[in-house]
Amino acid sequence: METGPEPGLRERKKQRTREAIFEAAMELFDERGYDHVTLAEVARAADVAPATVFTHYASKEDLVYSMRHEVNERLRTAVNERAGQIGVLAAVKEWMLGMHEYFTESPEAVRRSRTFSRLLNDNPALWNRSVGFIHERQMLLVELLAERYPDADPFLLEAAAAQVAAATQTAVRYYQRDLAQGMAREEVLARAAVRADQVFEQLERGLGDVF
Amino acid sequence: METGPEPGLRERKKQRTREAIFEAAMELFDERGYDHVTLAEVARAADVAPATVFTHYASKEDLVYSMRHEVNERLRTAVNERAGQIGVLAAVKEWMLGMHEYFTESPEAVRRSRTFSRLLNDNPALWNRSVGFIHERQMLLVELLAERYPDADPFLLEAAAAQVAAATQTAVRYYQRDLAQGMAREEVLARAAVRADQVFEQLERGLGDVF
DNA sequence: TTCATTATTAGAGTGGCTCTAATGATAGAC
DNA sequence: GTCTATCATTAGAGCCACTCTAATAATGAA
Repeated sequence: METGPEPGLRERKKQRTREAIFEAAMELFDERGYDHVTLAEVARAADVAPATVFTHYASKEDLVYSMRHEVNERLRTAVNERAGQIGVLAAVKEWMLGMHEYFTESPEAVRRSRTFSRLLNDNPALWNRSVGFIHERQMLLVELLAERYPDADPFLLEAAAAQVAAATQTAVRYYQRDLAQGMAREEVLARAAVRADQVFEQLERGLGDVF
Repeated sequence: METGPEPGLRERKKQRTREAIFEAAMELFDERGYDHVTLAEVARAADVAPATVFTHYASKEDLVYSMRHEVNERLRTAVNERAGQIGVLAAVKEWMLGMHEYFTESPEAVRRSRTFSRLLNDNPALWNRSVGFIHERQMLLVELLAERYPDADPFLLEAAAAQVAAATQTAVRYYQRDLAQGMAREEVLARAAVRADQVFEQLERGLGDVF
């Protein structure tokens, strides 16, 4: 996104360390499962001290979910870029489909995404942690909605954000399940598009018609 | 609810132990804050071995959130009892208001609920854990909706459940904030009723009109 | 070269949680 | 009342995520 003034050697080394830890962790998690890998092992594989892991990642889970920061930033950008053109809901939908593409845009990306998805699908406890992170996205949505609709009732705005976050998360989970099962990229994206249409129509029109 | 055939002495003692642990924990948490109480201290205060705590509660958090099992059971009952009379959404709304009353039905209940609410409001990390438990309620809602609407698309049904769970959780959070601040019971319930109307209308009619 | 900054490190410690093998109280059969 | 099976509870050892503190060493700026 933003290309600051050439990061120095120190910063580049730091980034390399961070990535080395991430790569080592994902490989080990993929091989033996999240629960059967200790942080000490990750550190050893990445050739750093155990304490160093915590200077880059707040926790073991954070290692798995580290990409969520970028994902959320992209949500913010997607909504702001389209301000004045389309509604927030439509922008969120675009962002979601864009992320699905992004996660499969190269063979390398596909590999990583499959690993990530398989990790979550194999480990319910780990998946449950992801629910906790929905809250971060929900708060971001509150912020984005509040900017666009400053006169809305704060409670209803927060409730709306919660619904959008929950619904998109459900769609993402189905997407990840398809991905984890090894479905072809085109198929995965096609299904995701259909579900996106369905779930955003549900969000816009409400549950009253059906339930 | 269900009064089985007189629990024996052993079962009664077990219950007493369980409650002693809970009471001790809540008192210590209230006094010094969740983070500044160790499980060993809880065990000591309850006069049991540390390991015993884990035979009754799966984790330290579970100690705080233990009532959710009963809350969820009441949701199931509320929906099933009104089957054929009102829709699932309306039943969920009734349940929510009923729970608000239940949590303030006696001075003792009010005291406990305030402690609980204050605990969550004072500790963001602890509050965030509650988000993880939404998922349990969501799965229960999926089950309840699926019974009532067996022909619905599973994905849309799950998305709907996610929205309902998220929206009610938001309402509950506002309720707890009021409670934690020491607002009078009548006022708390009145506000909760207004918000319940608002949020369920939003769920039924969708976000399209406003956002 | 000199000095401040800071990423990394070792090492010691805290505390949640698990596991195993006892212990002791209760329940039911006789 | 006695015997036996069940099971809640226990001590104790141990694992591991995570924290803190005080060094170390590499980088960046003067």
